[in-house]
Amino acid sequence: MDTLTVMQKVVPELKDVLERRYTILRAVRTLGPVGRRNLTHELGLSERTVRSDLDILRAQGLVLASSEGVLLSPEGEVVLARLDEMARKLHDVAGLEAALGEIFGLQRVIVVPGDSDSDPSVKRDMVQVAGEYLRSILRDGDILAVTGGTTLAQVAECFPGESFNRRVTVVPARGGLGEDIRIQANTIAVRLAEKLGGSYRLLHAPEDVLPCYVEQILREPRIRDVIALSKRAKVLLHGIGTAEEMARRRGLDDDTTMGLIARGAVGEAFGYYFNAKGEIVYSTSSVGLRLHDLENISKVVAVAGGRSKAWAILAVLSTGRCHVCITDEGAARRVMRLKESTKTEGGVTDDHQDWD
Amino acid sequence: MDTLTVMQKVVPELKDVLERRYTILRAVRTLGPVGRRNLTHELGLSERTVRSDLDILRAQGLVLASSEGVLLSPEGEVVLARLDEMARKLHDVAGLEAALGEIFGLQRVIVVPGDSDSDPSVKRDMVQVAGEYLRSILRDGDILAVTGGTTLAQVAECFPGESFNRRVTVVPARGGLGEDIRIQANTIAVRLAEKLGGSYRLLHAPEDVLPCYVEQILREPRIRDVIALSKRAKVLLHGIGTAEEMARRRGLDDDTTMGLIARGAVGEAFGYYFNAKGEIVYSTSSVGLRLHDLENISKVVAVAGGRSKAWAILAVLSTGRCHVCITDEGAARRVMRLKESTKTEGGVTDDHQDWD
DNA sequence: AGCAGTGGGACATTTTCTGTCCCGCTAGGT
DNA sequence: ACCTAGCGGGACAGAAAATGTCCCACTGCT
Repeated sequence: MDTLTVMQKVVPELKDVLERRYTILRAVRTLGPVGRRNLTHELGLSERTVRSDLDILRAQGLVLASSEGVLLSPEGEVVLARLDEMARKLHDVAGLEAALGEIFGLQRVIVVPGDSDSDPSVKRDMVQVAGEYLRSILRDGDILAVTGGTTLAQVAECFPGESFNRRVTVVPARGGLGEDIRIQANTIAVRLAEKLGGSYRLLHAPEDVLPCYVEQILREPRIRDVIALSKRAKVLLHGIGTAEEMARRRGLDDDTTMGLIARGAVGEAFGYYFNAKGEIVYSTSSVGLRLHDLENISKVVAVAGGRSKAWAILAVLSTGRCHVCITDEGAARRVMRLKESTKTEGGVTDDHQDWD
Repeated sequence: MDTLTVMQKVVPELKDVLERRYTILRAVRTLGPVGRRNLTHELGLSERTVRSDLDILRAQGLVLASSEGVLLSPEGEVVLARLDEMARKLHDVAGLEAALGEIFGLQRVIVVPGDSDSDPSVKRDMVQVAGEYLRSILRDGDILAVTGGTTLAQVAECFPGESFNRRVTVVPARGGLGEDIRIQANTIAVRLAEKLGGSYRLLHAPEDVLPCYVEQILREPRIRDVIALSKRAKVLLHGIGTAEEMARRRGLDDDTTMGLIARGAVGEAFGYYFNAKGEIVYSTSSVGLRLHDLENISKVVAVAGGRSKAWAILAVLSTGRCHVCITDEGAARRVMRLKESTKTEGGVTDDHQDWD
């Protein structure tokens, strides 16, 4: 019986407090020097609670308070790292990582404890470890291709560390999509390039262009160049979306959407819709990286979390095109269960409800 | 950094609660099925506190409540055993045991975490492990000799387990001493024999008889027999007293007491007063086991705890007559410090105050 | 039958926690 | 040089939890 288990048995009240402070510490780590109210708003806790906890953490020397906000002390970082370890052990994410890697033939899997769907702070963790992973693999002169999406946007936003300063070129792998500027591949490329201290290129083209115009657009030199660049990328960082959500975001009409669903589309990545087996069900006549271009990219990194995305992740990983997957525990566990089920009976009944 | 240390950093409030519940659990273990008020009185905590904690522990399935009181559940025993381990690790008592064993050439040392002086529950723990140790070494037909004292009385009182049922003979090693019937060697022998399921003999003689009568008393067949029996004991279980306390308990007059102190007497065991080097300073002209009789006893077991007894324990262990020592952390640590000091400078200045 | 000791209920009181202000300060932008 | 958004910290009333102290019905034992 584990030390932590024993504690929880003897002092069950501990759990709440420990988890709350762990969340606060993680938020402080990610959000750098941050104010009390900002944290409050970010974590959805009450101001007073956050304050009391911060007072205690400060008294314990884990966080430092300055005029620009609180931030982790060196000791706090050590303690937090140990808490991370403990959480990983408690949830056995290492086992999950190994299992997922085995099933989908991945080079590397990183699973963050928790579930982005029920706890927003988990998503911050996930995108931050994605950032750290990027830091660890990018070298001078590398080209990094990125797609759009809320997750990718957050990766760019929360990219950790100050001066990376490797001469990396960031290029969008896809054209523009939807109205929200914050989650465009272009915007993300810019933000990431800033954080990385590298340069970027923009893809001045919409993603969903009518087929007859595609060829014409591809003749544009500035567009052609950027696409050519993205095909030579060393790393592709892409998100994964559920088929429904992406269809909605692309503004597909109801008929097309129904058709997608009917053909079993559950996941989307870089313009392609896949069914649970990883087969292409539909692809946008799109401007940008094509699926077969991935063969020349040495690291295709998927980032997505939240148990609601499990089907989508299952679909995309099943393509066998990804090398690395960064996700969270909630998604990973459900992906595992789905994989088990589809293996034996080819389908799962009613797995769309949200368990706890 | 240890899991427990991390916890204490992040949730410092934990310590109080954890220690309190640990104490309660230990008390429940020792005092068997015990009522709430009884516990309250025993632990010096308020009734409501004990009650709230018990409610939680019961909800956690660690204790069971019946009409005769609360007692540990099987799971509770497991958890408590792990807590014991944790406490031992936290206080590094294993290191203390090894060090003490090395210094005084002991076969076996058992140190219980805590300090009997500041926490009465520690003494209960100590006497209980003493009981367990006894259980583990006594065999059919063995003779067990015991001395008097509050600690020994408690060993008898808290002797763990139901039916031991080994045919052990318990004999008092010393005659009567003082007025308090509960701490007489005779009484203790009876209680222990009951708990062990063995038989006992009584020594109907006072300990502090005038020298001229000693010989006469020793001619009494029933006394002579019992003493002869104690000399053939396999195990001698004895307490250790401070010189002052024992002098007072024996009702020695002020002159004698001052003389004892002047000659450096700090510790007492089975009627002998020792200085810090373990040399005999004074011995009562007593009826019972003599020091040289110990040579024929294969296990001489000393039981004493509380930092206030450190000098006394140091003295008695320094005689080299003991094989086993069962004590608590508070005493053990101070004994170590005293030993260090006396080794280098031959004395320690003002070590009688009680540090925390 | 009496009794000592048990757990559980109840309640007023105290202490702690919590939500919500305001305030003075500092840094960064204008 | 000023302005302002955001910072930590102080303050305080109301809510909630912990605490001390009863009483009560029950049970096992003498």
